[in-house]
Amino acid sequence: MPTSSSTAPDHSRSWASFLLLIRSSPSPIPVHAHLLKLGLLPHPHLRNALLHSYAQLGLLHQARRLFDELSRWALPDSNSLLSAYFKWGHLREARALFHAMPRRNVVTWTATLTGYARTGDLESARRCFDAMPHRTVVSWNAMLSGYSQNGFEDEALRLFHDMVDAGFRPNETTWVLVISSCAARGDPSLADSLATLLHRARGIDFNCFLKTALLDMYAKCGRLAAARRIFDDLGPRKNTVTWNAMISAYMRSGDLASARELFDRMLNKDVVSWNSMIAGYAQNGQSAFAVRLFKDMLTLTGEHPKPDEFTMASVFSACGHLGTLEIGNWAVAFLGKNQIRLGTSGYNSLIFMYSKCGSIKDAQRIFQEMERKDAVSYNTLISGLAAHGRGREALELMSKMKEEGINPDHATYVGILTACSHGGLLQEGRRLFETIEAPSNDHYGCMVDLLGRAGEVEEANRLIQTMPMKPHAGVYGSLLNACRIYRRTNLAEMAAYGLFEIEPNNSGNYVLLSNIYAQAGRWEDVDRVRRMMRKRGVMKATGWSWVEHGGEVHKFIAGDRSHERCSEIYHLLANLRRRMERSGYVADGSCVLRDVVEEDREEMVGVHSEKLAVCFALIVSEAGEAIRVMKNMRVCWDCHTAIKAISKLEGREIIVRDNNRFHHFVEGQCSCKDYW
DNA sequence: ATCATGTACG
Repeated sequence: MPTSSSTAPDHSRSWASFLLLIRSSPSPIPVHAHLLKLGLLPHPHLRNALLHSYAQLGLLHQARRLFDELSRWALPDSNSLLSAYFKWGHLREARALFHAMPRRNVVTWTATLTGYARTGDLESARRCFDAMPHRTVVSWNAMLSGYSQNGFEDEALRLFHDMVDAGFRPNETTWVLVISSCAARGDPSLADSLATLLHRARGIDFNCFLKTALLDMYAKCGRLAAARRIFDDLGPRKNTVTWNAMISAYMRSGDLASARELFDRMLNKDVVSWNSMIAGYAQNGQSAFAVRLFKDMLTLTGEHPKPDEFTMASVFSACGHLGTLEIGNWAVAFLGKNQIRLGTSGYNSLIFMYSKCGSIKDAQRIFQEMERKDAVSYNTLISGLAAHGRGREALELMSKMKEEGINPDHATYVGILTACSHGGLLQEGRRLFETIEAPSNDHYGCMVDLLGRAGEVEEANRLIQTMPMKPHAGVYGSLLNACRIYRRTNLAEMAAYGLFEIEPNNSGNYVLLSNIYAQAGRWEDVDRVRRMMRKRGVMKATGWSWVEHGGEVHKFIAGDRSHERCSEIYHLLANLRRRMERSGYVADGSCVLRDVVEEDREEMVGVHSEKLAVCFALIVSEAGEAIRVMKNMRVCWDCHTAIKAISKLEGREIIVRDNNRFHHFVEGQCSCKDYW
């Protein structure tokens, strides 16, 4: 019997100290060896603790060995092994163990229930819950948690009532779960009645968890002021989650400044704090800020906290919106270097990024590589194909989606109708529209766009008349666009006036109508629209184009002379124009209204932002490399013609993304089946 | 037990 060595304590040391040692060790292996040497392994408590450590780490074989040997000396506590089997996804073993167990207590049942709920199998979880011989508050909470975490808020709320009816007193955990279900519902009156119920309950400790859940519920139900009051009342008792909940509340409501203010004041930012900000910027159309903040995260924090899959998903999305493939690829490289594993959402945002950056091939590659695809995966690629004018492939993808048993949803139909519209697939679009059970305003908008682009302007107009709801701006916008294409000036007037009511400050609508008048030579009406804009204080939005090069985004506006390589760009443009004119190109100034103010018209002809961007890209890119230009507005007809000619003259592939579509220019041809 | 991720039309 060892007595003197400090590394080998004697038997007289109480087993409790070994218990502490097991629980505090990062790995159970050395302690295990030690206990074995000392002959202490038969001790049931120590063995159980060891088993638990192995199980927690996912070392299930070791845990199982301990378990099997243990039954020789004592009744095993099989619950921790059971939980571990569930936790690590060994469902078959878990089930077998459950059935083999000679005695099952309430912990056994609750662990099994939780195990099923975690895998999303709520039917099994519920069966288990119903079969339990005894229940505790923890059992009810486990079932509640299963419902609320898997998006079954109604069932959670119903179960809560059942629980109260059965005479169980909700504890703080119960309330937190119910409140978060209510938050997901976003129903303010439900929130109020739940709050009343909570304040009537006796013996509840309004701890930080509970207050934070309440804060989140109020915020998600649109009660931002109430949320902020809880935030302020908590004073120094706020934890990181409280701060994060308030920040994301502001982000959701579009109050970026307030979110930023809290974020800057916050001392212990964790990965969720950063993610909330980055995602918030991306979702509120501030993708450049999202990318900037991601870079700050890497440089300012020394990568503590480390970006995770949530961070990366937002960054990919931001890169997609920005059309910055270089930054996107850098983010992908970062992902690989840091071994960040993406979930389905992360891959979906990659599909989005590649689609939006013009690399539809890469988008398709990611899609194919994914093992678990969901509706969003399909929707994203369908929309990507739609933007690239590949209507047939989009249709095929939707069939595949159905074959895989994934139901098309709202976004699927938006995407597929867009694909038909851009691909000129009138009949298919009509047929698909008929299959939509309850078409939304968005679907009508897409259908009007489809009919309108295909020249069926009357039918589009009639469809609007039959709508069961008040058409939103997109519907009239689509009709107006169709009127521009097919020069239906009178109908355009009607559509535009409908639109001015809904969106009095959207300058694009005025400019569109003004251009339609200009096409018809109705210059007095053009002036009238201009005056209307001035009177209403509507400022014309500027169009710009950008090209990514050398880690920088180079931005151009019409007539821009501020770029450092301006003289080279203009020189090349003049040169190209001469060559283009020799081959029959005639500059078309009629669309110039769209991009510049009247006074500058003469000067601006032919120097639209996209041409400048294309010339810049020609100068800086490698020969044979495809040129990518992004634009925040529609590419005008003159530029479209010019870029076609340039692609032929220079023998270059030029990809232009305007708002939502790609124009792929190769050898004097454009792949887009768009209508002008 | 509470906070953070992805898609869509003019």
